[in-house]
Amino acid sequence: MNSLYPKNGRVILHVDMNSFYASVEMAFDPSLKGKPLAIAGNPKERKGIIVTCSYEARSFGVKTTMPLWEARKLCPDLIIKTPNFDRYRAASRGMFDILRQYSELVEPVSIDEGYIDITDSYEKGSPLEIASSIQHQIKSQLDLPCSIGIAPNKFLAKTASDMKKPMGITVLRKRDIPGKLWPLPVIEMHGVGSKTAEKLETIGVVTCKDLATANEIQLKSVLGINGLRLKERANGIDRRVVDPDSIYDYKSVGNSTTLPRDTANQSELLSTIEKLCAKVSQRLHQKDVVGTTVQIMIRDKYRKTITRSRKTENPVSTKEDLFQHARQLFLKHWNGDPVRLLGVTAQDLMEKNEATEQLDLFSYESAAKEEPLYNVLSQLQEKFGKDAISKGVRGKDKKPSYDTKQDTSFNKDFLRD
DNA sequence: TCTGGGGTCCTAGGACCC
DNA sequence: TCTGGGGTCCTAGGACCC
Repeated sequence: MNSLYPKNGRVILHVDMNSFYASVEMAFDPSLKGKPLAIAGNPKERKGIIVTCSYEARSFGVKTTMPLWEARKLCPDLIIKTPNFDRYRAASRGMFDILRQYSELVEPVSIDEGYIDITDSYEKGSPLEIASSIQHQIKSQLDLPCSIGIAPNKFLAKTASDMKKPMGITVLRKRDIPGKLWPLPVIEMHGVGSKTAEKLETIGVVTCKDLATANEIQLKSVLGINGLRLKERANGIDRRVVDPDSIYDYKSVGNSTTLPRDTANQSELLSTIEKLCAKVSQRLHQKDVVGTTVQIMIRDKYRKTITRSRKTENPVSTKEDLFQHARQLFLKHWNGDPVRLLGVTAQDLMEKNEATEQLDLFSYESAAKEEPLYNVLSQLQEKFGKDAISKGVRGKDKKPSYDTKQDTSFNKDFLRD
């Protein structure tokens, strides 16, 4: 046993790609390096906000979600590129492939960050050596910078990776908490946004130390159960495990779009909803899942947003089925005002074959209509167990049905071709 | 002509059942 | 004759993150 590894403790890395989209563009076109670069949507379609920007752009005050015109005012020489998601996905796969060379326990969190549990990877080196090796490999093979946090749990690893950017490696042990975590303003904590920070301030909590030592009755009264969890985190406690399968556990699949201009033209709105349903349907098929709840989202010019959803009798996944529900929801709940944004989401997902079994089950039920209820129920329970009737129970050993088979040959040369 | 689009998790009220 | 309590499901909205 290597003494660097605490008994019963874990060693978790959090790898965070630095200004990912901008860095991928720079790897693809090195002449962009060293220049203020921003990735942003098309302002003509009212989508002109900064998605990511390079460190050079940040030094002018350019920030994520800033409207393009404002960014240009701050930095007249800003170079703007529209997002190229295929390129970013390819880079992301390359990055995660490198991570998997160090441990099987890799959990992607988003396109540009993930956790690795390297507790059992000691033959590959010390945690610092592994982190440094990962960082060098991502830089040399993909030409992309990243920051890495090393810690005994996810929260501290995530916090650590944030501390040195770009190309930082930061260790955050339990004993470092009072010195490194507690001085930070509480809003810097992962999980604390502006609303939560405001509420915390009303009970005198401003720094992470305040949170770590806060009165639990007060915490619970302003934030509920979440307050207690945040206090634990501020004390460096986090029991979440690194779960490589979590990305296959889809909870919902949705698409939304901001319209080129606000409109109250019903047929135009319905045709947009139909297109959104087509996108959602395609993605559901790719993932081999179906939904049993359809939700629509309507936003007006004041950005006031409503969502309306409905549980469906049967699982849905085709464009036609999705549209039938989305259309009815829209016609029932739209107040006739001009609309800025529309969205369609499928929720309560389950795997397709599982849904088929449940369909069989429904036909059982109707065939048995004349029989006493207990008879039907006992048939169902015998076949599927008590919980299978109302809920889809996801198999644990599900296999990825996509993505992993795709091209993983991302490297500098691949990017340039 | 200010503020995208993809998600997750949590809360809270009402319906309904026992 | 006037009102308990526990539990689950459904729906809507809010907070947060990248």
